[in-house]
Amino acid sequence: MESTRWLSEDEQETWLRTLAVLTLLPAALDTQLQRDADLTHFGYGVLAMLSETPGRSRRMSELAALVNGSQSRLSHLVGRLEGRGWVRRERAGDDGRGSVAVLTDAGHAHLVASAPGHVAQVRALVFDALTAEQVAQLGEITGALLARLPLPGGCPDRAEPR
Amino acid sequence: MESTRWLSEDEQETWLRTLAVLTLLPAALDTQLQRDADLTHFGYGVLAMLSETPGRSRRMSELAALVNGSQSRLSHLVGRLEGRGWVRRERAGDDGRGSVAVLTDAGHAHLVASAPGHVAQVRALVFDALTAEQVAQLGEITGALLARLPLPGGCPDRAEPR
DNA sequence: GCCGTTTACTTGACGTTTCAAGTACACGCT
DNA sequence: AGCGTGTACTTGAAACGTCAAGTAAACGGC
Repeated sequence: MESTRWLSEDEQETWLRTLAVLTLLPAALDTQLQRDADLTHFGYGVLAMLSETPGRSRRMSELAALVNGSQSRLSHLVGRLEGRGWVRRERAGDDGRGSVAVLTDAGHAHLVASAPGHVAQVRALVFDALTAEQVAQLGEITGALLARLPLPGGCPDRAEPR
Repeated sequence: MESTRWLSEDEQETWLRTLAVLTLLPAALDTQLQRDADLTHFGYGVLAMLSETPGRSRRMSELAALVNGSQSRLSHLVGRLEGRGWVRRERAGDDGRGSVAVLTDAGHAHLVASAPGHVAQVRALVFDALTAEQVAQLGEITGALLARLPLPGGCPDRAEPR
């Protein structure tokens, strides 16, 4: 075993703040959406992804990847959304194993109704807080981070070497 | 009501990536800690905060603020940590209402044992993925975001104007 | 065409977090 | 001192997520 490279004082400071953002930003998004739209930030993402597709429908696995959630999590969530009449499940035509989630008219209406409030919140908490330059930097940084982040489901190839 | 300012295409792109990081980075931290230390990233933070205090103890409310969690969340967690013998609760001497969480020797030992792996993960996923310049930018950006983020518990003064 | 394997998704049990009450102490006014 | 209000924390129930197992259809070799 080799000796640990600890974080420098500056790094620790940066990391602490990053952690705080990682905690508080999703919480703030959830709070607004829960209050105004009876939705989780994750649930909103699912509806939004569906609405942007021709046919307003997606294979479950595709959808899970788009919103960075596990298949199981999505399955449970879609079950709940189905219960509220916002999404409907159909068996996939081309592949009988799979399901397709379809955004219903009611679901679309609900999304349309809640979108302005959510976008306003994202603007207020993120884009209004940063300069144009910082937004560009954030784009670069998140891109670099994503390149290293293991995708859920774990790709068989290029698995992390222990 | 006023018309919504939607996100530009670039903003949307940046936001999507940010959301992905917000989802995947905590998940990756949890995965490593769960596997190697039987701890949540949140639980690790609590132990770490305690270890950095003289007396290795903190008032519950203080601790909750430090790790950006609700009092209830912390109370449940400390209950579990107590069950494993890593933390002990004492009644506060100066104010009989409150509790003080104290890191036990076993808790400290466990933290020391799991720290290297966790730090290595943070390095691998964050600091090694970014240039020194980007790390500095990340510090600025998270600082700017934190300034706008509502702290949990919601401060009575300066509440968010609707 | 059959059979073992893989893929796509669902399900149920369990752990964690949140939300809303509940409890117990402290503070300030009279 | 006594009482109302606020504060610090705990608790229990419900919502949500994860993990492991289960089901069903597709694929691929023979």
